[in-house]
Amino acid sequence: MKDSIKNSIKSAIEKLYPGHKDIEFSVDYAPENIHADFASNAALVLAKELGKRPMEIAGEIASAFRQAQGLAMTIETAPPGFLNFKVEAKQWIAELKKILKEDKKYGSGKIGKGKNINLESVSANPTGPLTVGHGRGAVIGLVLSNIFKTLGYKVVRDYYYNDAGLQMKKLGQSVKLSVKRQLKENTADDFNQEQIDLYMGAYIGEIAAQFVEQKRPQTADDATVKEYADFAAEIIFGWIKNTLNKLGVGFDNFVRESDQKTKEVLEQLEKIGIVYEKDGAKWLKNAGGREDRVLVRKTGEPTYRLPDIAYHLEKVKKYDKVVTILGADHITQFPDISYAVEKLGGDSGKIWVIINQFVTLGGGKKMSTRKAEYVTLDELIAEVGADVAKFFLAMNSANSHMVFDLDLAKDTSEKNPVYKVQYAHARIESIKARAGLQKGKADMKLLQDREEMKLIRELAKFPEIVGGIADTYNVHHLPHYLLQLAESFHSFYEKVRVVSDDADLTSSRLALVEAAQTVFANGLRLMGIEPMNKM
RNA sequence: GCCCCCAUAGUUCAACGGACAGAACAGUGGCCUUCUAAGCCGCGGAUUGAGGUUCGAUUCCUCAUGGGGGCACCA
Repeated sequence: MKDSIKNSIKSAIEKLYPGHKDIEFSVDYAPENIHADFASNAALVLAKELGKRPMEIAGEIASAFRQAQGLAMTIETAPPGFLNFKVEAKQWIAELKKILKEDKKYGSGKIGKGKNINLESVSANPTGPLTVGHGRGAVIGLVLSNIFKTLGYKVVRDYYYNDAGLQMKKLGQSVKLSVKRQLKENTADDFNQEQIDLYMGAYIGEIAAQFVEQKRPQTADDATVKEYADFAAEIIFGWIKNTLNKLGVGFDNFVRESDQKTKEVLEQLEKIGIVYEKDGAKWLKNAGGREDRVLVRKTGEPTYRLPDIAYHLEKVKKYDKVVTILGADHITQFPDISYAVEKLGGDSGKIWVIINQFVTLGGGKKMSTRKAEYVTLDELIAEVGADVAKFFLAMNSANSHMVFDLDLAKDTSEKNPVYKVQYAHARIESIKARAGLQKGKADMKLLQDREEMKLIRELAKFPEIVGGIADTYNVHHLPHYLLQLAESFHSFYEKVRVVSDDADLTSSRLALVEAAQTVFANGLRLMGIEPMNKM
């Protein structure tokens, strides 16, 4: 509906001021206190260009509008130069009918048809259990994936991990040390400087115990660090997949860093002359004021950058869109990767990086897998359930910090926002049951109440919310919208009785709340949450 | 020292440069003989500070203050 208004304004501008037909302006929902449905700032932005008074322009556009036929809406001007539109009831009724007709498909679309999109998220190395911080990325990825799918895109989900680097070595060393302790060997020599940075979580002990149980080593030196690392990684990956499973987050590919075609990419980079050698290492010659970075260490092993460049280059060639969801600690690496991809002939414009800021623990402590200061995603799910966890983790804008307090989450889980949404869905189910076999003639024209129209207007926003998230990647708009809709519904529920003696009116209102139920269900499913019929 | 995020109500979070800044939780006062009170209707309570751009700034720019993250031949 917004779009049709926008187009109408556009054609009015084209007629009145042909030189400015490409001007950018907005059409938005009018604030509550304004007696209108939509508002536009078109006259205000034109005023600057034309050097005329905004109200004058607004008046001209308004009268052009009134002359046009068949636009089921009225238009008014308001100082300092807003154009306010009031859409006729029949337009809203038409939208309501559309919801009922499209049902489960309401909110879906075809703009992604024929396009494929790669979505990388989580990508945690198998060095420890997933934390609530990883959960944030997982949920953002889940919702985005669902939204792109509903808009017709083919979505491929990747989990990219480092299977051979220094972190894995540390994992192996950590387990070995723990095994040593369990075998009561002398570990005094292990506490040198290098080892201080090992993983310290209790889970290391569990893995070591399993190792001792299964492999029965005489001494800890019976296995190599790599063997310890591989053993641990396999167990940890099992945990990770299990945790993701609980959230309903699945992946199409688990991509290994060591599988990337680093040799070819390095050769190409050298060929175009943006690699040089210094101190026995190979460096990427960066641009744009950024520091040069090491691609290949003097030991001959590549740093993470080289495989990551190769990985993204391949994705950019294969997909129409490449979305990478990363934690804030990876924030610096991306400009380098984009730069290299571009230099190698890849379209780095296809890459969209979502940096989700850190989750902080209640007491101001940050989450750290290495220092074993974290709340695991499993703990969160165990405490509040997967649905609440998902809603919770999706509610904040990705680039704002999130303070997480598990105790608070437990406390508030019973009055969690998600229940407000679920409750609305369940209440409608109950209304339907109550109405039973009552059969009247549903005539939407009977829906003239202020509250009824308000609810329809709120429902009609849904497709725009979904489409908007695909454009802006602002996943948090979805839970906020559902919450707002739930408020509108509950308010409606208190004021308007659906099931009454008037059979026709009952049927009409029943259709309205069924439409609302559809939007709740579609919205919740996009978040990976199954709607509840009973609470 | 340099770079990137962030700063909104007691707390946790919203708000394409738009018209009186919205919720939730906490506090407080009401509402169950009628479709589920996990709800509804009230009340109190906020844009860190100083400049600037603009018809209009929570939003953009500069500076200050305060948090977080980075600045590795770790990922």
